[in-house]
Amino acid sequence: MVLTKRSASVADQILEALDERGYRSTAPRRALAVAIGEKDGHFTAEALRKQLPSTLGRATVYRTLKILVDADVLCRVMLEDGDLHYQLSHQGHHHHLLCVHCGSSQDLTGCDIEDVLVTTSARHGFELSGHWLEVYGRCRSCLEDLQAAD
Amino acid sequence: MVLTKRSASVADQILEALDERGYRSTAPRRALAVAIGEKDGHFTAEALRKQLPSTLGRATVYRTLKILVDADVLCRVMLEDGDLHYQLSHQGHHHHLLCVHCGSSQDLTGCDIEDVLVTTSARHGFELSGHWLEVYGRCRSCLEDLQAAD
DNA sequence: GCAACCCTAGATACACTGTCTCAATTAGAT
DNA sequence: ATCTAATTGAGACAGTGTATCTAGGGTTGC
Repeated sequence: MVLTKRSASVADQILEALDERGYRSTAPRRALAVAIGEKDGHFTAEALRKQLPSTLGRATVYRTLKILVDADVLCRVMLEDGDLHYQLSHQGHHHHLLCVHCGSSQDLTGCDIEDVLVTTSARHGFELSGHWLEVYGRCRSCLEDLQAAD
Repeated sequence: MVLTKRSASVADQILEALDERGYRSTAPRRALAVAIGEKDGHFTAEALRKQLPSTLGRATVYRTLKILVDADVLCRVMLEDGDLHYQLSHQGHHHHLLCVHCGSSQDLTGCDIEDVLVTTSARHGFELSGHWLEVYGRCRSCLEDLQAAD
């Protein structure tokens, strides 16, 4: 799913995506949708859970996250230390530029890595079907802070 | 570490790498080294453990694996289903071509992904410091089997 | 060879992330 | 309003890995 509509809140868009897939609108799911909408950037399942009333079961959080990942509403982000986070997905297939300093993440677009991979894989007699890529480094604003400090 | 010496067994090379790093040669580590040498391709920590006498503690296996990954003797491989495996590392930095059919893995060499990433990241004002890439698809032999079946 | 030191092993508890089961509840259709 | 199937929350369970702690074993210096 691509979240593009400006009129609706993130929460509404999440619920709409669930509805489109035939999932029911329930109180726990509405609460989850709102909580995710309030999140800025990536988050862990537990962080999300702590933000919600404790009456909302752990299984429900994980179940819903899984559904949302399958529905391409959320995507998984693997941090450099191996921590798995979630964040809103803005495109079908994309990669993340993860700042190792401030932890922010931006989508890597306009990249022709796929082509390079197909070509290189073919040289190994390998037919590519998918890949997972995470890129680590420093974002523009952290670089500027670094230079300002000099 | 790069395992290049032809004269020594894999087990010996692992032990040598440990020695170089100041780790002692102990019976459990020797057993681990031999077991890893017998492994063909990637394996999980638990699979390795099952291959060893049960007197060898679980903590020892995980501790030693961690040391070996830090020493670049082993590298981690992320399978498409999220399973984390280990395998001998033949280069400092490389990626894996993982066959989704037979599960085999080969190293992706002679690839200029790094350059593409640096360039593309720079367009986002991002200074790259590292990345993680796993490639999934079908290996040559599985492709041939597929064609032969037609 | 021996002693002293401290690295290492194994046992065990713990932690984290996620899944499974199951009875009770609830949304949505009729 | 009623019915049925989806959903929930609790809790057990699972997989993978780490922390702690005491006993044992390698090394070093003598």
